[in-house]
Amino acid sequence: MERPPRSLLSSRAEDYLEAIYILSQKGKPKVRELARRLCVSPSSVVEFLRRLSEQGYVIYKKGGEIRLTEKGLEVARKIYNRHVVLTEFLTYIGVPRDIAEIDACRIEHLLHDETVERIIEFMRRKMESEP
Amino acid sequence: MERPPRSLLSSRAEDYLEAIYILSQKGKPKVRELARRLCVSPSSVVEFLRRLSEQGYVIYKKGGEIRLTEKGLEVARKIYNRHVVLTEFLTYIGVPRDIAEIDACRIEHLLHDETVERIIEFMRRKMESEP
DNA sequence: TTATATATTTAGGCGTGCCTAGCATAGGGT
DNA sequence: ACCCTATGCTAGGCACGCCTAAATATATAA
Repeated sequence: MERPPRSLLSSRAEDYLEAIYILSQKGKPKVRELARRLCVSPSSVVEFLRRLSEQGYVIYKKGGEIRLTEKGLEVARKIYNRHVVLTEFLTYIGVPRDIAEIDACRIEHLLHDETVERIIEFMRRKMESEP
Repeated sequence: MERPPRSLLSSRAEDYLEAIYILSQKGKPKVRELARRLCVSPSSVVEFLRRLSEQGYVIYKKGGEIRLTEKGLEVARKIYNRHVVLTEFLTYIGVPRDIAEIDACRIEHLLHDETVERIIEFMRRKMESEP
């Protein structure tokens, strides 16, 4: 029974960073939007943002702009890429898109880098053999 | 951002049930063995067992035998089967066995039934085309 | 400008899982 | 019987993530 190290970023923290990343593509992320997207109350978002900013993953002063630091951006991009890859993969093997999205969200934080690599390679082989 | 329903069995509860199930194959599960397997202290196991027994998943009286109820057995078997399937699948696509085991453990609780079905089907097709 | 609506923040609290420290109980060995 | 060790249990406490209710800030309308 291996368990993820407690000291690093939690799955939930990665969710928050990813959500900020995605919302940043389309404008300035708001507390309210983050709350909706993450299915939590706005107050939970504020609290989480405070912690993430203490740890240097986001820039956030109350009332101010919400923005990822370089460190936060790195994590967010990694998770987001995993999300995309996993969703593609699951739909490829026949999982309906909506379910694939949900499951990708859930496991994107947990897989070993090695595993994600193998999945990427698997998809690459498929793309080559099926034009 | 879909999240698992809070009212049902947590991932961790499923881990406990699965561990009890596996240890039951080889004898009577002990608190100590469960603790080792789940990487927690014995006191955490005792506490968890109390809750699981209140909820009708295990039979457990302090000092007594630890045993799954029918209800607990059903969950444990389902999770264990998922574990096996996912491990097979991951090794098939090239993930080293030890990593496959770990990742299977982590995601076995989270995937939609539909997704697991698709993975099983995928493996079945492979087995047919590659004797 | 004042009133109202919306967005954000603070305060206080809760459930889950985990821990350590200390107590209890059971078995062996001498 | 006694001591010693292993095992199990109880008590108390902690971190994480979440919530509601109430306070404050900001934007919009009258």
